[in-house]
Amino acid sequence: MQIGEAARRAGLTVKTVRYYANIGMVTPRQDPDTGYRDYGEDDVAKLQFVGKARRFDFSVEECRELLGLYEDRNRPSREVKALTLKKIAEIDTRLEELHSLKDELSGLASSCDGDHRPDCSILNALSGGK
Amino acid sequence: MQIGEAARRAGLTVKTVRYYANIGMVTPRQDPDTGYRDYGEDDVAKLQFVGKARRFDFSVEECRELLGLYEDRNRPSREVKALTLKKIAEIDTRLEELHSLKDELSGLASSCDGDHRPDCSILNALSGGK
DNA sequence: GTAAGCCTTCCCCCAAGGGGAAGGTAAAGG
DNA sequence: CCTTTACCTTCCCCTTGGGGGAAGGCTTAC
Repeated sequence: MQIGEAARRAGLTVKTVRYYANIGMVTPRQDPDTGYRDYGEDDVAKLQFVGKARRFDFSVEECRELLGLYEDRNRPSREVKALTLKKIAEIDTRLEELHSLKDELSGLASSCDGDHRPDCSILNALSGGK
Repeated sequence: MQIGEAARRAGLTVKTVRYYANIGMVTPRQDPDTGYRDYGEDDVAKLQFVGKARRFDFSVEECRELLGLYEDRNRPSREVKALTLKKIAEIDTRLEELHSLKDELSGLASSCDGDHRPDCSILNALSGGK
């Protein structure tokens, strides 16, 4: 099938699918006549797989790795689990950062009157030392 | 003072400070003899301000806006507070996304044996429909 | 004399594609 | 047969926020 339908069926944009072909992640056959990319069912499955992994915040490189494991019918599930746990740890780190960021900003916001007057404790804090 | 010392005192890299000069955010005087950028105390204060706002996850454009408000001794604190609340809302959105992402990934990880065998519920889930 | 330590501009690089131009191809309609 | 429409192709620039490094210029110190 052509790239448009493959993209539609994978829930991705044509640009994205073409990008994945360019970086060698999901490489369809090429029609020698038209030069058009020709996607098979297996390609669509891979595109869906990658799309889903991307939505889980795996980077493109991690997706490539997962795809390799996915295609290797003999890999130990240990490797996949390790990748997943690493991703969870990353998310935890980012969650903590965002939480403390939010706490600080909330503190600033609540100390600011937010009226027509120019005095603003938020700006004071931002311009304060450290 | 020269850019190196200004950067040191603001806790930024020289590259970053030069970048802020290029995009017109913190624009020092220029020594006509040497062509060197010449930073004053006020510039360093602005650099510190921006550095701090960046650490609070404000984008460069938002920093520019905050800096404008910071320099306008007559602006209503309302505007600054609005920007801060908007940023808090963005952080909340991202927190929710990351939380649900983590929940899903945790579910997958706990259902995967993570041993030497090839069967892996994580990959099964990623390759599953939708 | 030259090495060290500043500074300058200039250009390419990252992630993960998006936007759009210029041009080829296939099928349907008049 | 011609044209419109809807595909497809490659190519190049744009995004965020700078990082890395080249090539060149200056003082100052040894």
